[in-house]
Amino acid sequence: MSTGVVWFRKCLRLDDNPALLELSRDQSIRAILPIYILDPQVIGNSLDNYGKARIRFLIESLQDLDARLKSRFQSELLIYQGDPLEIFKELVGASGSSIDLIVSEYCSEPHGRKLSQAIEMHFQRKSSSPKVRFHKAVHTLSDLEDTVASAGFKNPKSMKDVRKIFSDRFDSDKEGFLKIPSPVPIPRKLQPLPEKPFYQILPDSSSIRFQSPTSFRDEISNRGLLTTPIHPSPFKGGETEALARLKRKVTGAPDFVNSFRKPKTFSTNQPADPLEPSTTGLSPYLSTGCLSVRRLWEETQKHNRTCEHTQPPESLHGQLLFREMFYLLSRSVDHWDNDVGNSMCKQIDWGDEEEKMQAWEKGLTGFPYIDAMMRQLDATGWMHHLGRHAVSCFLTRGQLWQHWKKGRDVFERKLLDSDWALNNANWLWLSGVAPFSMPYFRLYNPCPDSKSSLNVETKSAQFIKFWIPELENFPPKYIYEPHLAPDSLQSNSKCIIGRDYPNPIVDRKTSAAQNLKTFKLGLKC
DNA sequence: GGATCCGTTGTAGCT
DNA sequence: AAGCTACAACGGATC
Repeated sequence: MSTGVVWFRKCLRLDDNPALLELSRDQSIRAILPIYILDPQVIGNSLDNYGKARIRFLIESLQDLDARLKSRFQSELLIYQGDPLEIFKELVGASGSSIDLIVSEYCSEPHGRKLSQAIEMHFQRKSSSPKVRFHKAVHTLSDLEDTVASAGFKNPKSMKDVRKIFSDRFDSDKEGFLKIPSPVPIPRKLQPLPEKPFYQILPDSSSIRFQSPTSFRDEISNRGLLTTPIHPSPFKGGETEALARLKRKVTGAPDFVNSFRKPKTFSTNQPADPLEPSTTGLSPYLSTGCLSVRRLWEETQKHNRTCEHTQPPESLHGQLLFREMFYLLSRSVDHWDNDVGNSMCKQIDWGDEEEKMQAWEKGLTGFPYIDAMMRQLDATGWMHHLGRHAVSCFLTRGQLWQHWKKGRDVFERKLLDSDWALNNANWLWLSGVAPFSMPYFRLYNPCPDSKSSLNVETKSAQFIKFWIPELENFPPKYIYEPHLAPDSLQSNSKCIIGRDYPNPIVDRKTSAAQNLKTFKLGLKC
């Protein structure tokens, strides 16, 4: 009996999944193994590359995919832990050569590309081996390999450059619409699992394991990694939730989409619920592949076609074009995640102070604005984009002078929408070491609004108090710089600065001036 | 080849 | 209270 394997890598979904669709339509394939692999090289040896919120999101996503496979197709998701190549070798062996085809998606990360290549190479050798097919990029708007290889491609550094790269792909009749491959539908039916459960292999080597999503979840839970979050997360993992959010925030919200301007969604426009993002909140679903970026592009485009709308870079499409730009760079620039060997990264002699890193990560810098957002990140795995700008500027060239890679690692571990290409790009940008248009003297003020904050409860004061309950009774006037409040006010507010909440870790004005000077000097060397 | 322009989203201070 | 202006002053692209 002819069996096919569909390996879900960066697409934890049924919608717009060309590999899955192709397999389902292949008449010669009688049984299908839908698998997901937990690769220690990605997740760490005991999932330690993932923060708790991120682990929870992943588990929910896997359980949802499993549930969808069960309810629609009487199939299910099989989870393996270990090196993917070893797992495929074992699977093919155990199947008695009944596996004819392995399909999956292209991955642009160095590790993913190396893996794809190793698997292709391995199964090329024997004629009895299964065919291996990696579908073209479905995680981006364009095919990265094609775009990077196209004539005249140059590393894009601005939105203008991106437009140039795609200049031949814009709709001629309607200016400004990038033509992208249409998303493909969910398969109507799917071949069942093979009758013989050979896939439940447990080879002698303990480095490979098979599990169902439920037993995986139970194991993580038993290890204490699946605790109930302090605050209910607005994000539940999985395609079901992704499609519901897409409908709520995009498809069913034409005005929101057509008037979307990223800078306007920050601080001034916070929703009443401090846990619900003011943007679409779809990024975690894009990074795990619960949602297709092309589906999002298309839904946005439908609204844009009907009436006046905002334009890139501020519009929703603009945000997706930036994503594309960063993905392209991550593919075309070697050592994208490093300063050494990265042609786009300037070398700066960053400091190395563990206490500063700790204070930043734990939300104990004494800057409530920064601390609130870092605590939000830890508790929920999410932070507004401009908040990310503020805290990363603060950690690097702004105030603390720590290496961008250390901040990058914290984000990578904790963010639900962690994405290797984008996370590195944002840190390169915000720390000022990449040649993006970022005048180096432009700093984000960690105490915005300090002068104009009136004696009323502002939205951002509410936000800070939500995440820093120590400051609950502080008047908004001192909310950004509580150490400036008179002693009597501090004791009245039941929060003595230096005892109940830290004093500022640095003097923001002197450190900013000093860092600006050092940065300028560093650039000259 | 020198001048000029511009860059996803700054800040402070004024009205 | 949103919107203006002055400020800071890089570096790559463009003409």
